[in-house]
Amino acid sequence: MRIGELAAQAGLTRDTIRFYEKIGLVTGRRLANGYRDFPPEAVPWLQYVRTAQTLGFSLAEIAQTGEELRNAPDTAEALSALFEEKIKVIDARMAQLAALRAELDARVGTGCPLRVAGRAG
Amino acid sequence: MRIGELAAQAGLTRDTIRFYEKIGLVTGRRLANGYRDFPPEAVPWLQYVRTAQTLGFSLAEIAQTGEELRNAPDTAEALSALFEEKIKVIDARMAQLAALRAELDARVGTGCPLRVAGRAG
DNA sequence: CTTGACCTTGGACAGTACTCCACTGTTTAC
DNA sequence: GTAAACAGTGGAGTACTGTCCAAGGTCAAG
Repeated sequence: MRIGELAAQAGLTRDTIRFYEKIGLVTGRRLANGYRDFPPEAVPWLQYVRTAQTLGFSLAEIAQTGEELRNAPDTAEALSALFEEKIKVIDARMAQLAALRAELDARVGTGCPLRVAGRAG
Repeated sequence: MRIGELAAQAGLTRDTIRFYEKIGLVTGRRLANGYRDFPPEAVPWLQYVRTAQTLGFSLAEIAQTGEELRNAPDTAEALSALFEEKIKVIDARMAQLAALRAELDARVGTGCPLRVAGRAG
C-alpha cells in the first residue's frame, strides 16, 4: 500500500511515516515510480509502535525491537524471549504505577499535601 | 537548603533544578546573597516528579499538579479530588499496560511475529 | 588576601519526535 | 490535456527536556 493509505489506516500523517522510515521504524520497498510501497503488516506494526510509545519506550528502542525481530532466527524462541523481556519491563512499570496509585489513594480523604513517602534519600 | 544539597539529595544536577525552577516545577526563596533556598520538602517533591515523569507525565503536567496543590483551598476535599483524578489517569495507563502485556503474553510460546492483534483500524 | 568550593546569569547546544513548507514529479478523472 | 489528488525530496522550524559553558559574585579556611 502507498503512504497515504498507510497513514490513514495507522492514524498518522504521511510526514510522520516518512520520518519513521528515515529512522528505520518502518521499512518498505519502492515502486518503479519512486513511491513507497508498504506491506499490510505495517498497519498493526505502527499501532504497536504507538502503544509502546505511550508506554514510555523511545522510538529508538522500538526500532531496535523491530530490528531484533527481523534479525531473529525463525525460531519461536527468539520471539518469546523478546516478548518476555518486554513483559518484565511492563510489569516493572505497572508496579511503579501501582505504588504511585497507592500513594495517592492513601492521601485521598486526608489533607496531607504532596510529599512522596517511602525510600527517601 | 541550597541548590547543591538539593541536587545531591534528589539525584539531579544543579542545572536541572535551575531548569525546573524556570518552568515552575520547584519554587524556593532567595537568600540575601541571591542564592536559592529550598525547603526540605523539595526533596520528596522532586522524587515524586521523577516518578511521575517515568510514568509518562510531562513536566508541564506535573508542574500544573503542583500549582493546583499550592492554589487549592486548604480543604482536604480539593486535594482528594485532585488525587482521585490522578488515580483515574493512572488506572487508564495501567489498563493500557495490561492490554499490551496480554498481547505479548499471548504471543510467548507462539512463533507469531509482531502483529498487534485486536481492534485494528 | 588568596584559594577553592559554591553560587549567579545568560545563552548556546543536543537529542527526541515530529510538523510544515516549497518545489517538483506521477497518477487519476474528466 | 488539464486539474486534482497523490507522491517525492530537502530543509527549516517547533516543543520538550535537559546539558554545558563562560564570566562573574560569595563565602569559609588558611
